[in-house]
Amino acid sequence: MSKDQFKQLFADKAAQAFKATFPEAYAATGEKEVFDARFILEHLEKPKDPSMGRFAFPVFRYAKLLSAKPPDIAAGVVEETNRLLGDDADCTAAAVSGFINVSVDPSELASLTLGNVLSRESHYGDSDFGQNRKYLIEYCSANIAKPYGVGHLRSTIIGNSLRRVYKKLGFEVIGINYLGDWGTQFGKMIVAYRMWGEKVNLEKDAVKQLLELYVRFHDEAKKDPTLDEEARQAFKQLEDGESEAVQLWERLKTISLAELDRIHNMLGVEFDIITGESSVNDKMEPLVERLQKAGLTEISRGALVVPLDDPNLPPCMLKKGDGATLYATRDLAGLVYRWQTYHFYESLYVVGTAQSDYFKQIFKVVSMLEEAENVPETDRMTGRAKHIDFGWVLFEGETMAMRTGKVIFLEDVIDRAVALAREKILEKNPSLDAIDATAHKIGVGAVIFSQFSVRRHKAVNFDWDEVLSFEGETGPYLQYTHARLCSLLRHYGQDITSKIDAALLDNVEERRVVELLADFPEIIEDAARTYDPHVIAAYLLRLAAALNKFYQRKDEKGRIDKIISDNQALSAVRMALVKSVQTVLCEGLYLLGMEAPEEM
RNA sequence: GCCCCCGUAGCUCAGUUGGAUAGAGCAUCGGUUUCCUAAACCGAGGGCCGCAGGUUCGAUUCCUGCCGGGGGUACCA
Repeated sequence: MSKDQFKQLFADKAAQAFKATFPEAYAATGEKEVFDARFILEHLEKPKDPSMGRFAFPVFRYAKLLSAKPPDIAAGVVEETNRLLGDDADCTAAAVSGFINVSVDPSELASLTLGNVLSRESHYGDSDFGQNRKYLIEYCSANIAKPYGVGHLRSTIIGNSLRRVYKKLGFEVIGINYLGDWGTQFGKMIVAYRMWGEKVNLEKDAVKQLLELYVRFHDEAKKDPTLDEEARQAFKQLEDGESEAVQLWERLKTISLAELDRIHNMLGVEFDIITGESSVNDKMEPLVERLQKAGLTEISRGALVVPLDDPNLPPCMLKKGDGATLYATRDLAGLVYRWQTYHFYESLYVVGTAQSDYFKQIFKVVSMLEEAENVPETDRMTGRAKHIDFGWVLFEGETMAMRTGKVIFLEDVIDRAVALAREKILEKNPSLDAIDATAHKIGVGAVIFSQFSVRRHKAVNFDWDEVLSFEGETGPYLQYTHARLCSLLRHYGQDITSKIDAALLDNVEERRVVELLADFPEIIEDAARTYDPHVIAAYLLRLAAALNKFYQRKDEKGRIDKIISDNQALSAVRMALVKSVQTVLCEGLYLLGMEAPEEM
């Protein structure tokens, strides 16, 4: 997938060099593929220290095959590779113990990279890999009639970012908010509303009041278990279409949708489709019949289930003893429907790790169904639907649960972050024009970025101090760096051109920034491959740190080496670098779902 | 009991499909601003990479076991 021309060039030459340097061993070996350019290209790695080279290839694995010591192999291959590359090549190899380190001519890399970024602008890093392929991404998936807790933030933020990442790689992406608007929980809400709902004022803070009803229901149900039974009956009434229950449901749904919309506008989160579990109501029965016809179902303890041929998974339940459907029934119906409708390349479910067994069940049922029906290989969706799981958000070491009312509302988090950002602006830059709008971008940015500071799988402890921190490895740090560059560009006032003398970028700070800029396209592919925007977040921190280092570098006399100086040619090339970093920071922040203010 | 995730500096975490001296931020201490935005930069201290085996030329990374934390384990979602 990598299009790095230097890597490709080196891999080709090194492959030839191996064969030329060790002809007998190559002829004798049964493992010819490890001498192919393709193999070498795939096994290139990044040296620990950038000063050792742009990329490296370890040759230890050849020691046994060639009956030679790694340093000798490296030295021999390096000599031949450099000969093949020729004197005026832009990259040169060097043998360091068992490694072949390859350096790329810095000014060549600089003029190529800056030329690329300046000409493609926000499209730098775009790819056509995804052409004619579709991605479905389901995220947020909040439950109707419950407030937006920080627990849903992770799914929403990760999904929103992945949507942008896959679009950048050329896929057609459909972001779906598949709301929890069906199920026994609605039975609970209906019962609670019938009993205590007359006091609820739905005009104001409706969702928080609904939460109180929900919590109260759970409290009372502990004392009086018949309430749970009543809730199940109420849900059955809803599924049977009884008008009183349906009306109540519609009302709760309208309130909740407006609330969700409001929060997502605050966050800048986008969806292509907003739907819900209730939308698959008419698709469940055909699916159940299909599974029955395939001979996969059985009645167990009064319920309709699909036994799975995996000893570690319980059967997948399709219908409860009372005939009502479950989450799995709806998800399966939805998945099959989506496959038929979109023939997606992949379909991602951005849902917490707590449901990983559940998704294994769902995907298992699908593969068993396709197997039983002998679906042609090319028409199978098995392996294309994936659970993108993430660690749970804990608060003070405990899980947050709506049921117990132990919840932090997302809106409160955003409000506090924005207020703090506003304070900070008043303190640092009170003459700023759009203080409120900027404070919003920064506060929201801090909240969003906090979700990317940790790898997906790790459970995160919600920490007010951490989310409200604007220093160090934070969203506002990236935004600040971006704003600083914008300020420089305004100050410079001249056109940025790629007609520059890249050789003037001759100090390590500048070269490091160039190298990082050149890495951006690969970083996006990494994020896509691992389904984790954290990769981009970590990269942007490296880029911003390198930039700030360059920005504040000192000359031999200990004075700040200014970017804009009397030296016109030097200023021009440095400003081309500045413009390139600003472009990549802006685009990177966009991919994370954040805004990049020009002043702050 | 069984299954999944996690265990790295005082704290929060990085560490690319195994690779060259294990890195950041926060916190602590000490520096940098006649100001191209100090929300920044520089420096210092701080590590049996949970424990024990195994595979390998090489293991923080892969495998097995154990310990510790979290989650899941059919009529919730």
